Amino acid sequence: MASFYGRYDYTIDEKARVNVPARFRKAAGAASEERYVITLGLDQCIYVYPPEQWIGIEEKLHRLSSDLPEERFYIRTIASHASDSKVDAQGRISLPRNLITKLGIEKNVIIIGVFDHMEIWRPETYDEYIEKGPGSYEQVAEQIFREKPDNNS
Amino acid sequence: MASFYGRYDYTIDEKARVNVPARFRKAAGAASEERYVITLGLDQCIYVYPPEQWIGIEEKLHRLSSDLPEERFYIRTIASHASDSKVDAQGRISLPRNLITKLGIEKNVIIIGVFDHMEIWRPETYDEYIEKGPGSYEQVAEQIFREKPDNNS
DNA sequence: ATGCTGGTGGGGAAAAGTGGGTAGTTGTGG
DNA sequence: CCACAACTACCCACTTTTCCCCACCAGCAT
Repeated sequence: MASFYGRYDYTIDEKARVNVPARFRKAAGAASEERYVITLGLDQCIYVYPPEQWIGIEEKLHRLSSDLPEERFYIRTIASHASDSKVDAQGRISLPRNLITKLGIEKNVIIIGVFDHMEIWRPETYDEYIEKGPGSYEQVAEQIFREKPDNNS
Repeated sequence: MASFYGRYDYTIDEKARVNVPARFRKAAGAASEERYVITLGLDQCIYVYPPEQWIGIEEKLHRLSSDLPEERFYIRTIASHASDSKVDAQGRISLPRNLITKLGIEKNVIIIGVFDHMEIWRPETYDEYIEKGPGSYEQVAEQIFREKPDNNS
């Protein structure tokens, strides 16, 4: 499975295109040579999924019933924020304008790999997030690694 | 299968025509090059189905018993508001006047893809719907993106 | 040095979106 | 049965956006 990690600095041009890090392009499956699914992520960033990963999200949504008001709301919310973009010959994808303006992204972005997807951040937002996050790196690490979930299998 | 997602802003002209987003036209089957089925949707919007998907809806309605008043009402509501529209050379469909006036749609509409169908909303109605919904985008996204679907196969 | 890979920029053709004209069809009232 | 209005389908025209292609530069390895 695709596994993204690392942090990269890229620029967005006037046509709202960003380069997909070469590493990611290789790490992702063959299908990702073609297109990626882009959606609004958590904490003010953009999620970019290789198609194989996105299928999982979609299946999850399909299991929800559109007869129930609440689940209908979920489906609409997620579906309406997603879009997909073809990769051009240079390995770039173009981001939807509305996401860019919504997040206040201008010229530079930070792209980070988060295992099954990548994230595109406005640099200032990212710094702020790291700064103000739910605790320092050490605190969070401590909490996460302290007690292991009992996965005795 | 057809898979619609994303949010688009379009305009309706004096003849009550709207463009079907090009993405959707491609995503839908070949039959959808021809016509779409249009009906009144839930929460004050218009549902637009590619013919292949509509068949499923019809079957679902057939299975409902018409002994129960609620189900009878539901069936009648959908059936009476349904119509179909041919796609013109520019990729537009024309919406029934009664739906437009019923929903107070004027010039601008928002079209969202909801996997098996698309929805046409009056922008104000949509904003209100999102506003009043059972959670913010972040809350909903957290639910969906959090844990991976259990692919125990 | 030179060739390769990765990142950035931009021009131009093609497609998408919007508006409007007009002939044919339907439906209604006289 | 005819005249008229309303609606539909089809056609053409124009603007904007997208995307496909080419070009360049920088760094690294050969």
